[in-house]
Amino acid sequence: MEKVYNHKLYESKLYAQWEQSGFFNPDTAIKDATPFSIMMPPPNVTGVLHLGHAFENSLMDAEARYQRMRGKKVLFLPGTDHAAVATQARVENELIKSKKYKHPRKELGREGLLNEIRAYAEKSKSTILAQLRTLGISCDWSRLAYTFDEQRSTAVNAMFKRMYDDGLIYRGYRVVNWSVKGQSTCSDDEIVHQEREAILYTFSYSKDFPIPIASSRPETKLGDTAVAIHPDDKRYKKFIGKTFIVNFVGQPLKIKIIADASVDPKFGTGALGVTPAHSQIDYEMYEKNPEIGIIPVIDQFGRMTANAGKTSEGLKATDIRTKIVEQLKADGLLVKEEKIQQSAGTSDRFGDVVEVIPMEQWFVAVNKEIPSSLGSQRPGKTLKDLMREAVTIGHNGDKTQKIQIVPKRFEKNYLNWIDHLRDWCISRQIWWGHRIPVWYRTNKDSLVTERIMSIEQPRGDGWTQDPDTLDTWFSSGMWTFSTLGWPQQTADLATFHPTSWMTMGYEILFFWMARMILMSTYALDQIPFRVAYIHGMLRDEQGRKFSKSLGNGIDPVEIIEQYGADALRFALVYGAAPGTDQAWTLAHLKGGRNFANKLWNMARFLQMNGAKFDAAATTDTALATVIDETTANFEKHHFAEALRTLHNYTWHELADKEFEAAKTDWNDETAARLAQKFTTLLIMIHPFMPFVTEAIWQELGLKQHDTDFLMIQQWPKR
RNA sequence: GGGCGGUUAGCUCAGCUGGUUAGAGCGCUACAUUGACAUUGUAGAGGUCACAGGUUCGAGUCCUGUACCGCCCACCA
Repeated sequence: MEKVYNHKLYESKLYAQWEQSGFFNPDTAIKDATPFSIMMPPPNVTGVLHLGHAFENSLMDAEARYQRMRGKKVLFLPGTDHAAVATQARVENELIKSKKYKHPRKELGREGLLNEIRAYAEKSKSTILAQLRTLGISCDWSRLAYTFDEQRSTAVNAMFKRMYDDGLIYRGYRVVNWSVKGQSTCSDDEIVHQEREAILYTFSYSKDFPIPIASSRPETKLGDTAVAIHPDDKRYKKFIGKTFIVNFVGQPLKIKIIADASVDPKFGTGALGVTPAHSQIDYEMYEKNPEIGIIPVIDQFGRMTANAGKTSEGLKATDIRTKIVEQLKADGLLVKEEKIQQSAGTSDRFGDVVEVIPMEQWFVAVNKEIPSSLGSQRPGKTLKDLMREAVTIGHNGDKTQKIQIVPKRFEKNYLNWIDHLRDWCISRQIWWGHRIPVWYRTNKDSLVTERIMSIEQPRGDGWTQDPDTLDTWFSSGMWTFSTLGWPQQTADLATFHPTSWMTMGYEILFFWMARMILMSTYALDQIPFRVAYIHGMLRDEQGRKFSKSLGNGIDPVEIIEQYGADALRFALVYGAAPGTDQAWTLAHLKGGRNFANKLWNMARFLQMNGAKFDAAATTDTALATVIDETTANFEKHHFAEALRTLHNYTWHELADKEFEAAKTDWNDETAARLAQKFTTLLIMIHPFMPFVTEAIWQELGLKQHDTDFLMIQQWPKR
């Protein structure tokens, strides 16, 4: 053995051996072993793996390797995510930046742009997969999945059909979040609220209208159809139910006074100009008072529509604001203008301030009763109910079908989010994604449009497919079972679902976890996973997020090159408490590298002194305690604690005390005892630092035959 | 506005259901050795566990409040 452990000599070689051995594949395990499954959260094909991915995968791989050593039939299934809007936005940006195209969609057309995105995605995908191997991730490559491959597309279509047939997917005209820049809808959770300064104008529509209102967007007031006041507001109570015809900067409006408890009498003038077409809350008032009507005045390009009047039509909404304000001033109608801090919803992918616009889109109804197509398990329940039950009383009230969220505090976050959930807009106007399996045909004479849900093009002439694609979370919501062959009732599905353990960052709790629960409980009548382990985010040394714009990114592959995969994994796990952010620090990385080398040299010491490893030495109490603690910590998913225990004991007890003492009192008995202790620890450290431990195992000659890897040794019992 | 988290050694953080001298990594100081490992060893410095009350035989650990950081959600037009 070399004096110093050199990871470069072992890592790729060992990974190839493991992969070839077939032990990553659960089918190689003992037949009647208990199944244990982990679905890798599929990294987006928008780029390459960053430190956060390395972190998440280090945790999963520790769990997978631990369970494998405990004799389970472990499926750790790898995959990638096409990440619809994220990938398209990325590629479009790069195409524009490269100056090859100004408007990629226009210049390339649908197929042309898709080809560009596909090429980008494939390249990114292969990089990601190589990176996972470099990290030493013990996943089953034979079951590799991609959210946009053929099998997953089949599953998506099957799900769409099922929800469509159940009436849970519907086409509706409602207000949606619209990114003018991206020319697409986005769901409520794809909105990022940003604080910004705005001016709040207080004014009256006209001289003869009794109630002044306030708005930071006077141009939308051209679409007002009502004014809402609090039902108990004494100032305005007498007007409730009355309708006024007003002339607002030259545009006639019909305004009804309505009462709504959500209006805050203390804010502004205590009266809210209701714009059903361009505000979510106003739209809800319109739903309660449909007689007020809905008048869209802004179109999908952010320009004023004909409804806004001749003088405004075609102009940018933002441009006519100043005009309107000047007009109000001139007419003596402007009461006040004040600067306020306002949070504006922006598109998380395209970055522009989102417009609320009424449109025909596809939605998933979360508050609608699910027809009992699956039998009578859930009479009267809605998708929202299913999402809630899975973490409270268990799916269908079955305690064995209850998801355990670790740490528990995220339960509250999740439930709070569920309560506020509105119907989920699933159609997107971008091209990269699963196309909506619905076809339309318009009869030329009657102008009646037929619509059918079909995956294949229907027979007959004149059919065109819905141009929209599905929200990316529609397919990732199915990840725990689309990867197992659903809608086919495969053996894998029966064996590995519900999956045992899932990990994700808290930032996608709502995006992803909620959708997985929705899809799985609805379609399979099963929870998607038994445990959801929520990890924190990795931050830079100053506690900032890693981001492209800050340029503080760290390439895991470079770290591995220099320090080794084990050192990186050690560093990432060592500082990780469940659900808590951690700052990335070189200190832990050095600690990891040093520990790998320490293990190496402990082995070397034993080897040089001719220690024999076949003696059945007994486990002393100190080691037994370590085994107990480590096992308990694994069971509680306290990975950092387990690693710390192992590290401390190995270094500061076994090496510093027992190895040192043995130097002056070396005999066969001592040698056997130390050897036995060391190999026991080697097994337990393996899930965290797979390469160096496996390398030592082999260097010590403990690999007795071709397939006798450390990775499949039995977890120690006391 | 609602909710959640953090405040422990110079830095990054552990400390799970309250129990003897509060821990780790890295850093620091002194010394040592090249006989497993300088990616080392030995010894050591360094903490009134944010603050104020309370519960308890006993609190970093539980309760109440305060301050300061941070995060998430939300329809203050």
